[in-house]
Amino acid sequence: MSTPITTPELPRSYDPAAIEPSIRDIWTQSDLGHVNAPLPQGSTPFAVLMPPPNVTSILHLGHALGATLQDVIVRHARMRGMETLWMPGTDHAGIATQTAVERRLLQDGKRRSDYTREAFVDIIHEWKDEYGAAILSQLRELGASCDWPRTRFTMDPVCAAAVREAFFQLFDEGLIFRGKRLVNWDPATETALADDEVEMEDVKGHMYYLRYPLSDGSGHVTVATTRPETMLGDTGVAINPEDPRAASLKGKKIMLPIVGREIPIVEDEYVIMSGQGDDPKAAFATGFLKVTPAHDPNDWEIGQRHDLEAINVMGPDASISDKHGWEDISEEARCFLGLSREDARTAIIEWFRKHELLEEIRDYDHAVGHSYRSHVPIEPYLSDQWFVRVTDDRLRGEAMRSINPEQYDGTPPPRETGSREGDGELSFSAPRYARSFQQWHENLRDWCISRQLWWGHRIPVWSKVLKFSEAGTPPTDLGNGMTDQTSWCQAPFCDRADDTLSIRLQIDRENEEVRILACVGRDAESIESDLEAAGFAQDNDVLDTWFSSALWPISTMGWPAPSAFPETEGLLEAFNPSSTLSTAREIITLWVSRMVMFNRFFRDGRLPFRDVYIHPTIQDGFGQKMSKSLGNGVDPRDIIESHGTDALRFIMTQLATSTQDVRLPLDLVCPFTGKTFTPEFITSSTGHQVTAPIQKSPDDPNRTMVTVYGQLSGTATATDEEPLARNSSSKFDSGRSFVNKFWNAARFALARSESPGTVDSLKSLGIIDRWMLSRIHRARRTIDAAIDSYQFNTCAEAVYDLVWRDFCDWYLESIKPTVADDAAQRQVLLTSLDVISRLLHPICPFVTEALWPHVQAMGSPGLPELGIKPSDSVSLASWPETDGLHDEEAEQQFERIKEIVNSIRRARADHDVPPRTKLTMAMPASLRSVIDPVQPAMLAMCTLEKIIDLGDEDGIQVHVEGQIIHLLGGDDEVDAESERARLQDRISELRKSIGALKGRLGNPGYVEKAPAHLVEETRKTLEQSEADLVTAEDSLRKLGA
RNA sequence: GGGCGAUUAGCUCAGUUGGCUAGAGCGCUUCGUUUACACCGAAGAUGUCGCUGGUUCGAGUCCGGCAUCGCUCACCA
Repeated sequence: MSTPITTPELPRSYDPAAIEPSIRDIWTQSDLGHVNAPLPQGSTPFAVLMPPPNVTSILHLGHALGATLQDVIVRHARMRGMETLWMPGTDHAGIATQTAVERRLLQDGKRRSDYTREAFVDIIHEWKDEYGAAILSQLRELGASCDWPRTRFTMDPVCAAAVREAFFQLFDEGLIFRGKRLVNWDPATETALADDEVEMEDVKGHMYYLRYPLSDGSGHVTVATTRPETMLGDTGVAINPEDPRAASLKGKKIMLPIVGREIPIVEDEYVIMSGQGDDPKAAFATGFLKVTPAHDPNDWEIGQRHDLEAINVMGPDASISDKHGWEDISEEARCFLGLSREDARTAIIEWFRKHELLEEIRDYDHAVGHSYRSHVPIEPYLSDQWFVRVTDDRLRGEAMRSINPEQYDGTPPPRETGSREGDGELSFSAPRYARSFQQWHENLRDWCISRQLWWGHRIPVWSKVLKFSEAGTPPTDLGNGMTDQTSWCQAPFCDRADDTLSIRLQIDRENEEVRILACVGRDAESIESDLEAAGFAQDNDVLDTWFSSALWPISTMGWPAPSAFPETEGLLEAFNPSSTLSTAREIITLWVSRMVMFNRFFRDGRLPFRDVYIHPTIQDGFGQKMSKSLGNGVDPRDIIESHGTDALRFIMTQLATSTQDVRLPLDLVCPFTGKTFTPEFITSSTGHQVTAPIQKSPDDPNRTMVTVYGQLSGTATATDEEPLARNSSSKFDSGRSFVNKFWNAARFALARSESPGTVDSLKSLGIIDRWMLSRIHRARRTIDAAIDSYQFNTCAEAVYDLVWRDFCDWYLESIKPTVADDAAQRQVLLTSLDVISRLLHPICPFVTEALWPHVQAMGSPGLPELGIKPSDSVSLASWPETDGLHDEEAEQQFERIKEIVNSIRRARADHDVPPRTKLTMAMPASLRSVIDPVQPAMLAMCTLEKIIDLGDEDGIQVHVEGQIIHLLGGDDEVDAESERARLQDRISELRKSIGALKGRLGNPGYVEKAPAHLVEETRKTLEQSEADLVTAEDSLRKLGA
């Protein structure tokens, strides 16, 4: 038969750049990933929930990892025949995007206040369009098989409807409230932040000791503080009741310096006594604590307990101000007005020093909350904000009860009545993350959801403030704050409440005012205009991004009204809950928790997903987290360009272990020469290791280039003369090699599998073919188990070993001499290639898709006992059913063959037999029975002339299974000296191991307690070793030792 | 300070209910380009599995202690 040596249309090496675009087109044309809903009867739904990336900036390798793993899961599920939904989308990321846009505007010297709200939002929209498109295109390049027609953005109408409905329901249920609270305030962006948007940073500061005179002139007390500027708002001084000085100070008052405010001394157990207890603060404490309820959360609590006034002495920008609640300002204090908090601190200290009231200043290191966006210190700030009462059992309790009981520490708070769908069905991989989830909920506080931003979902509440004289005086038992009792109030709308209007009142007794809060549901524009006509105004604030993110699992599927968005009909029923959420660690609290609470609340206890897989964090070469803001993020497209997408995906899969984060040392690609080199690094102003903004070409120091960090940090701009250097990393080399290896194996297999025969029974096949098929079966099982348990590295390893070790190294080498004349073997070869392509596809979709038509064109692959359905695209091909391929006997036989081949190769190398010298192998009958059925393979793999029965020949001795094989026909005499040395080494090695084995078997504990099969195995090994020892000793004797 | 994780070959990392005479990739040494692939093949070297006690017939794996590194929560007296 005249098989061509190579297939001409396939080039000698895999060129991803030339092939990938057309493969993407194939998937686009076939609408791969698009699911039609409602699902047909009898189908099995499977969904992965994609965390929508922020439109702040393009994706980096951390996202590429997440996307790759999700796509592996999704492609695997799809091939297994499930109706598989993976919906793509992006998140508007309120504060993050707004800050990014403001930063860009600032480069042109413009500020937010230079624009109207509408104009500014338009600018952000442009940014969103640009980056949103870039992100989606990155995902496509990665090969993500999403349901593209269903792409969503968190501010799409369907998502806005969900936000509106969710807010309305929560408001109506009393789970959303408005109140004056101390919140985390970011004075740079002038917005409130949630607790988890605050990052603690260590600060080298000072402890200031201030003397506060007693009003009666009988002396002073000394308070310790790190924030002297807040003293303007002090309304008390606290002392521990146990403090011996407390008694004599009872009832006394302080005359607050500068301000001239007379403030009480109160007793509170919260106060640490100087030098006592375990608290490290005790070493710095004086026993007297200045209490500033409006500027410190702990002081706020003390203030509540002792009925102290909260006097806010700052404006929203954290400068000293008497316009936000400070009414008793003195002449002395006026000179501090308008100072920033930093300047005010200096000025106050100077005042105390001048008046000899400054006792001491000591160095003090402590952690201070900073905004995770603007990175300025957070100001605890008293303001009116909106909150979700997540501490309510209907939210927090449901989240806690959803945890898989095996992963819960203790028992969750009980439900009042019985159990419910969703209870205990949420599992984390790795399980330890369930603990973080649990602990987060145990310490939960109400969630501040209002943001003083322009970019986001606006709060759907209209309000109007009325004096008691207009509205009526509220019954005294209603107290201060929010109430749903509206009957006493004579304001318009108070008697109106229906499916789209919910009224709450916020009572302010001090000012004798009531704020009427009217929450409007969706599709009720007429009510909105009625309200506005009556003088109500919509709240200016927008919602925390995570409010809409929390609804992502259901809003994208059309909740609450799929009929209003017909393309979403049937999705909720089929895909809520979804199967898996794959996300990063830091998102567990910000997002996972809130999705669970909301999904369960709005969907009768149903979970948003059942499994949460936490993937590793990608770090740079210095162990720093890869991030957009740090500027060390690598665009996956750089790697796609340097190594190909499959190589990137393969390495990402291989890196995903359950414990380790991933370090990726980076290289640069010189734009002039294409050469990869290690860049120079510098320490940035934030103390991080980053690439120097400008790098020299490794070949020509006169030519320079700009790095991504240079570009992002604004310190360098790429030009034609000084172009941008793309990133790369040698970490991906082995992935590229792997893909190329498979490509060439396929080329070879295709060239050898013309006119494949029909196989009637697997038993009619030879050992080599049966072995290959059994290995395929094993790999398939390993891959399935690995993906099902999110052990992606195991999956990658199984695929690698199957392709490279089993298929290339052994199978292809073994069949070379026979395949041309064996039609059945050609069928096995072709079918193996078909099945391996399927198994490899989820990880390496491009190369497998590129080869697929060539495989199918060779005939119709197939074997008895093997379930594979034909398909035009491997992405839609069935996942192989391989159970019938399992062949224990063939595997064992082939293992023996491999061992014999290895021994012969080793012996040839040891004896320096030239690689092309063909030897004659003389072997005993017992081994011939193993080798004879595969003689052609044996001759080829060991470069042998022929195989004969063992006689009295001399020659190179090979010891296998306690037997001797002789290799004849080497040109040179065997070097007796080195042969002796080799044998002696071998003998001492064997003696050592025999000693160990005998010791083990001589131990009664082992023989009695260890599993029988292990003891049996040990005995066999011992027997074998002893036989090997005898052979080796014999040989040594013959050499005449 | 609380919690979690890591420490295995020169480097990056596997090693899932204890059975290991501890693996992979890269790198290194030697040899090999007529015959799929040099993004290749063959052969080889390299480890007191952080330290220290304990449980066990048996510990890289389980338990206690210590050391170093990382993450996270708390902490503006």
